[in-house]
Amino acid sequence: MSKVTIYDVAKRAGVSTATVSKVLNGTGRVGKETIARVERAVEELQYRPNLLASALKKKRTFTLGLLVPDVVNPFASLLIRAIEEVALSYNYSVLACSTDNKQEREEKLVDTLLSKRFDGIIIASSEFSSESAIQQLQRQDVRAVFVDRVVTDSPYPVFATDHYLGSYLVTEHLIQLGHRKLAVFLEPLYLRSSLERLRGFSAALEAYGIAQNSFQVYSGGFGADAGYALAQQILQREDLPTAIVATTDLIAVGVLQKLHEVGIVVPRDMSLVGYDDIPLAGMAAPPLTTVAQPVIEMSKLVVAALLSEEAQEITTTLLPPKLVVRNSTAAPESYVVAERE
Amino acid sequence: MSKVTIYDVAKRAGVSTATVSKVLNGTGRVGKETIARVERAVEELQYRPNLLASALKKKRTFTLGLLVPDVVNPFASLLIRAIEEVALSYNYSVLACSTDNKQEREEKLVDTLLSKRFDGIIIASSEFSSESAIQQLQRQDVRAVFVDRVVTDSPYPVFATDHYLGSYLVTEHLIQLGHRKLAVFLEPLYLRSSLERLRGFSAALEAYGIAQNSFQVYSGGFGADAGYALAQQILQREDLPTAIVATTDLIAVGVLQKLHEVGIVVPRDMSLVGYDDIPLAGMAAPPLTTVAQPVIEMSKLVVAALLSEEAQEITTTLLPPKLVVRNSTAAPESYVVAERE
DNA sequence: TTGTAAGCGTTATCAT
DNA sequence: ATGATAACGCTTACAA
Repeated sequence: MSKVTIYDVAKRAGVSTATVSKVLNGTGRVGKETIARVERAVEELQYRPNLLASALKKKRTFTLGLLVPDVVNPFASLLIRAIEEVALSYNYSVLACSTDNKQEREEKLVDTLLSKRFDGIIIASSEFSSESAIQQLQRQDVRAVFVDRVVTDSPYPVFATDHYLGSYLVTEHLIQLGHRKLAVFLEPLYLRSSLERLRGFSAALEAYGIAQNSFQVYSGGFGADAGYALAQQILQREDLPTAIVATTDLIAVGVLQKLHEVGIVVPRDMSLVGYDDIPLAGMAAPPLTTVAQPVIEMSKLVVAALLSEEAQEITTTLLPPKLVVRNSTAAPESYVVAERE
Repeated sequence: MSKVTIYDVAKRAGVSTATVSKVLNGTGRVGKETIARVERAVEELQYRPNLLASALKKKRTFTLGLLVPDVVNPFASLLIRAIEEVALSYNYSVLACSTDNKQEREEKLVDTLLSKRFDGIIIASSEFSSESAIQQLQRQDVRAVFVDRVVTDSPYPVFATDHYLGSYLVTEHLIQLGHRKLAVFLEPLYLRSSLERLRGFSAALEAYGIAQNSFQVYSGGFGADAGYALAQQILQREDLPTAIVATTDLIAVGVLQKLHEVGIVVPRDMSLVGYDDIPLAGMAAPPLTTVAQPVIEMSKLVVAALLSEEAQEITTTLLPPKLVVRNSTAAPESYVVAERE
C-alpha cells in the first residue's frame, strides 16, 4: 500500500490537510500560490488519494457493479465494453461478474457488490434468478437497473432492446425475400426475451398472411452447441424450411456449422439470420444477416440513470434494434425459379 | 447506501461493536450465546459490513485489478473469466479494464486502480505501453504481475504461455502432415509474443530442414480484419503455400473468410491453423486446429502469486501450451489433386 | 468473554 | 484564505 497520505502532502506543502483536500477536490477557496505548492508536493510525493477513505466519507465509490451471465459470451462482452466506456467518461470503473445464471451465485455476488458499496448495480443477467436478487437489493438502498431483461414489476428502471421489433424486422426481411417456410430457433422459453422474439416472428408471419405451424419453433439451450443440436433436429424433417431465424448469433453459428457439415449451402440452399450482431457475425462464412442491439445508446442511458442526481423513475425503456443485412440471406431457390416461369 | 452499521447490530444484540466485529470475522473468543445473538441481529437488520471501512482499516480490499487490451477480445474474455473464477475462490472480485493498447489510457487506468487500493494488479495488456505503467506501479508499493506478456527486466513476476513452443508444435504438426511450403501470419512484430511465435515457426522449419524465405512471414494488425487483409495479400503470389500458420485464432478466422470467398477449401486446398483456442475456433467452418493456452493453470498461479503472504519472487514462469487438432489441417496431397483440372 | 477507545485516510463544518 | 476537528464504519490492542 502506498504509504504517503494527505498528511504527508500537507506537511510538505506547509498547509493543513483541509487545504490539500480542497485543492484536490476543487472545493472551497484556496490561494493561487497555495494551490501551486500543494500540487508540487503531490507531484513530488507521487501522492494518490486513498479512494477508500474518500468513499467512506463521501459515500461514493466511483465504481459500478455489473452482473452478466458470462463475460465470455460475446454479447456480454460487447455490453461490458460499452458500459465501461460510458462509465469511464464519468470517471467511473465497472466491475463485471459472471453469474452463470445460477441463483445462488448471483446472490453471493450481489452480496459482495453491496458490501463494497458500489454506487450502482447493473443487472444484465437472466431474469430467471432476479427475483431474490431484487429482494436483496431492495433491502439495502442501492441504485440499480435492469438491462436487456424485461422484468415485470421491477422496482428499478429497465432498459432493453425491443426484441419483438427486432425479430419482426428480420423475419419480415426474409418474407420480403420470398420465403414462406420459416422456422425459428430460440433460447429457452422461460426467458422473456425469447418469448418476445417469438412474438415478433409470429407477428411478421401473421402480417403477411403466412400459415403458422407449431413445429416451426425450436428451442434449446444457449450458444452454438444449442444451434448445432437444433439444426440437427430440424434436418430430420421431410420438408425443410427455406429460412431459419436464429434468435442469437451464437445459435446461428451453430446452425451454420451443422448445415455446412451436411452440405447445405447458405444462403443458396437455405437462408439464415442471427441476432445481436456480435463481432463474430460479420466474420462467419457467410457473414450473417442479423439484428444489432443499440448497445452504446443503451449503456449511456443505463449509466446516466444510475448516476443521475434525481430520483429514479421506475420505467421501462425499449430501444429500437437495427436490421443488418449481410450475406446469409437470399431469395429461396424455388421462389426464384417460380418467378422465372 | 445501506444505513445499518455495526453499531446498530451491536445495539440490537446488546453487545459492543468489538464483539460484533469479532463474531463477524471469527477472531477472538466470543461466547456461543453471544454469537447467536449477534447473528440474529445481523439477519434481522440485513446488515452488510461496509467493506470500505473494513478495507481502510485492514488494508485489504478483496479486489484485484486486471488490465487487458480489450474485454471484447475473445482470448481476453477467456482470461478474465478464468481469473474471476480463481479469485472468487479466494473471495476476491476482479475489476477488468480495457487499455486499447493506448499508453495514456493505460496510465490513467493504473492510476485509478492504485487509488482504489486494490490488493493486486494483473497486467495482461500489451508490453508496448508497460514501461511507464511499471514505473507508476513501482513508486507505490502494490503487488503486480504480468500475464501472457513477456517483458524483460520486469520488477514483477511474469506468467506466460511458452509461445515459442506452441508455435513450434503447431508448425511441426503441419510439417508432419507433409507440408513443405508454409507461411506464418503474425500480429505486429513489436510484440514479443509475436516474435516468440515466429521463432517457434522458424525453428520447426529448421529442425525439419525446410528452406526458409523471408516472404513467408506476413504481419499486420490484430483481429480478423488483419487476417483477411493478410490473406488477400498472400493470394497475389504465384506460388501459394500449402499451409498457413496464423498466430491468433482471430487472424485465422479472417483468413478463413477470405479463402472461402475465393473458393479455396480448407483443408482440402490449403491447411490453416490458429492459436489461442478461443471458443470460436471450435465453431469455425471447418473447426480450427489450434494451440490452447493453459489459461486456468495460469490464472491459478497469477492469483496465488498476488495473494501469497510471502515476498514475491521475481521470476518468469513459462507454461506449456497444448496442440488441439481439429479439421482445418490435412495432408497437402489433396491440394495437388485439386490442381489438376 | 466482553468492552473501551484509538486509529485507518479522507472530507466537511465551523471557526479564525 | 486557511486550519482544527469531528465524523465516515470498521478493526484491534489493551483493559476490565
